[in-house]
Amino acid sequence: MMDIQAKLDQVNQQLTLKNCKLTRQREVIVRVLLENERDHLSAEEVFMLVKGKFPDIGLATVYRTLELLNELHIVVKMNFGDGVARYDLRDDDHVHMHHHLICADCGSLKEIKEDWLGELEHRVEQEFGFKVTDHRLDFTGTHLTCNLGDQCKKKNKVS
Amino acid sequence: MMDIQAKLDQVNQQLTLKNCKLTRQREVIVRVLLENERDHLSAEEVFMLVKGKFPDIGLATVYRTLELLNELHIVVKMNFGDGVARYDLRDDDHVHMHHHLICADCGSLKEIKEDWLGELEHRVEQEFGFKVTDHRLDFTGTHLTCNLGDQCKKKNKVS
DNA sequence: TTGGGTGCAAAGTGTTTGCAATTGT
DNA sequence: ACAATTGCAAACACTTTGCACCCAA
Repeated sequence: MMDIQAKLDQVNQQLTLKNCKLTRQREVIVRVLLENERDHLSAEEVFMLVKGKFPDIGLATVYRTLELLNELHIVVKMNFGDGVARYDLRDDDHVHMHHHLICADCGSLKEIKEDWLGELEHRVEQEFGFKVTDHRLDFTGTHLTCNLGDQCKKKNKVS
Repeated sequence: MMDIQAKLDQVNQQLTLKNCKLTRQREVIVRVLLENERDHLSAEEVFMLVKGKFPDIGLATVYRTLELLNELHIVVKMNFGDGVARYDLRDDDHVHMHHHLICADCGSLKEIKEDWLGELEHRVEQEFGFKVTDHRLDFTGTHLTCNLGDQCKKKNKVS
C-alpha cells in the first residue's frame, strides 16, 4: 500500500500526460478511494464519502473523475451484475483483477488477491489464438459462516 | 440440443409448479431463445426477434418473462458491463456458466463451453469455507485474427 | 370462471451531457 | 489568460411498475 502523497504524485503525473489537471475534487476522490481500498465503491458511495470532505462536489464530477481514472488505469471499473458500476484503485504490482467470492445469502464480497489464472490464460492463447490482457473471475455461493445481520446486504444481491 | 417441443414441455412443467401459465407470448420467447442459442441476447434484441412472430407483444412482457425464466433457472442472466443484461438458455447438462473471450478490438464474444474451474472451486471450498454454486470467468484481450468490419461492435465494447 | 398475464404509459434507476460559470497552471 | 473543469439540471438508456383489460387452465 503506497502512502497518500506518493499516490497523488503518481496520479498527478498521469493526469499531466493527458493534459488534465489535479483539481481539489479529483484529489479528494483519490483520497477517498485510497482510504477505502478494501471496498468496491459505487459512484454514489464515492459521492457520499467525498461529500463529507468537500460538500459542494457534484455527482457528475464524481462520475467524470472515475471514468477518467479508469481510462488512466488508475482505477478498475467493475460490474457485479447488480446494476451499478464499482471502482477499485488498481494495485501497481497486480496487473490483473482480483477474484471475488460473492455470498448469495448476505451479498458480501470477499477478494482473493492471488492470481489463479496464469495457466488458463496460457491455454486460451494456445488453443484460441487469443491474447489475454485482463480477466475476471467471480464465484457465487455461500460461505458457511455467513453472519446475516448488520452486514446483510441481501437487497443488493447480485443477479 | 433438445428439440423444441421437448423444451417447451419442460418449461411448461416448471411454470406449472410455480402456478404460472405457458402463454403464447412466453412460448414465442422461448422459441426465439432456442433459435438463437449461440448469441447472448439482450431484452431489446429478444423483443425485436419476438415482434417478428408476435407483433403485438410489449417490451415489458419480454422483461417480465426473461426475469421469470431466470428465476426458474431456464435462462441465465448475464452482464458484460456494457449496461445491458443478456440472457442465455441454460444447458441441462452444464450446470455452470460458460467462459467468455471478449475481444477488446471488435467487441466480439466467444464462448468456451468447457468447465475449467472444477479444481479452483474445490480450492475455494477448502481454503475459504465457501461453497460455490456458480461462477463466472471472462477473459478480455484480442484475438489475433480479429476481423474488424461488419461484425465490429466496438460501440458495445465492454467496460 | 378466475387468478395469472398482458400492453401501455408512467415512474425508476444509474449514468451521461450541454452549458454558463469557475479554476488550475 | 485560457483551456480544462465544475455544478446543475436536463437528457439518456435500460428496466420496473400500476392498472384496466384479457386469456389459459
